[in-house]
Amino acid sequence: MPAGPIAPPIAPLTQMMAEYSDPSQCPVRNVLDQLGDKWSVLIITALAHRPYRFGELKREISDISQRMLTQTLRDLQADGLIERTVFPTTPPSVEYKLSPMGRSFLVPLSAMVDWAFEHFPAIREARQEFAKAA
Amino acid sequence: MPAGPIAPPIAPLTQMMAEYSDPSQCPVRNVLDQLGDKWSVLIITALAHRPYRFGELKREISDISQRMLTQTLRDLQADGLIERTVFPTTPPSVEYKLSPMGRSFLVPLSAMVDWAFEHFPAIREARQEFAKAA
DNA sequence: CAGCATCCAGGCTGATACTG
DNA sequence: CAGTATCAGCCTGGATGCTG
Repeated sequence: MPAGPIAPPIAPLTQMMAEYSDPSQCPVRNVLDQLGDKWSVLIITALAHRPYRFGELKREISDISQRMLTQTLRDLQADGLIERTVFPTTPPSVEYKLSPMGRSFLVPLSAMVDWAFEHFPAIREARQEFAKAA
Repeated sequence: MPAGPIAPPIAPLTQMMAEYSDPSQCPVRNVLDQLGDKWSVLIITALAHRPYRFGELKREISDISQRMLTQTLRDLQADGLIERTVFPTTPPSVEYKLSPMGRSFLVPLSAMVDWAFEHFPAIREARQEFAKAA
């Protein structure tokens, strides 16, 4: 069985495969479900720069609805990726920032982002080619 | 502006942010939309080992429906991540395998998988903590 | 064996209106 | 300012039955 160019990555992938049977128990499923949603990555990306208040985020990610912003922030907080701090001023102010774990997530995320930028032209070409063939 | 522990990743993330306005034009959106779906990663993972035939994949990923398998395979093929080869035997046989680009994708994917495995315990804890607080 | 067409339920998502 | 609540549309995704 020739190893091919990328032997190392396969080990964890195999492990994932073994554990996927119950999606709720699969670490990768759990992470990708979060990533896959429409807004998590954008929020994490914004928070990679600096802490934001709710309204600031709303403006930064202009086309997110208030509901989705609230919901996604809560989910990210529940997973421990971001920290929420309430300042009991009047009017109240709430700050969101990446937790240490959230910051550590930027590493694999940026690897994905790099790959996406590098290969997106090829993907676009492939899609056009595929559409033409059909 | 202190750089913090992970300065490098932020650059591409910023770039992503700048281009996200039109989701269909955002490389990251495009890639993550594919990743985010329920089956792509599992299929890519399976194909990381060796080429598979349709029925083999169906059995390997036992709880995928035929429809979703067909559809996901087609999407991945359209993006140029996998290659489809038809052997005109009777009965027909179709083989799926990762393209070179598909194999290159294993690198960032495995980074995500590694991160997921490493931090999943902490995420589970955070969720329980969060649920308790609420 | 591999794949398509149809039907259908459920969840995601946004718009809107209201609260502390 | 920072949310919550309710409602309605859409689209994903599964089950079933049929074709080459």
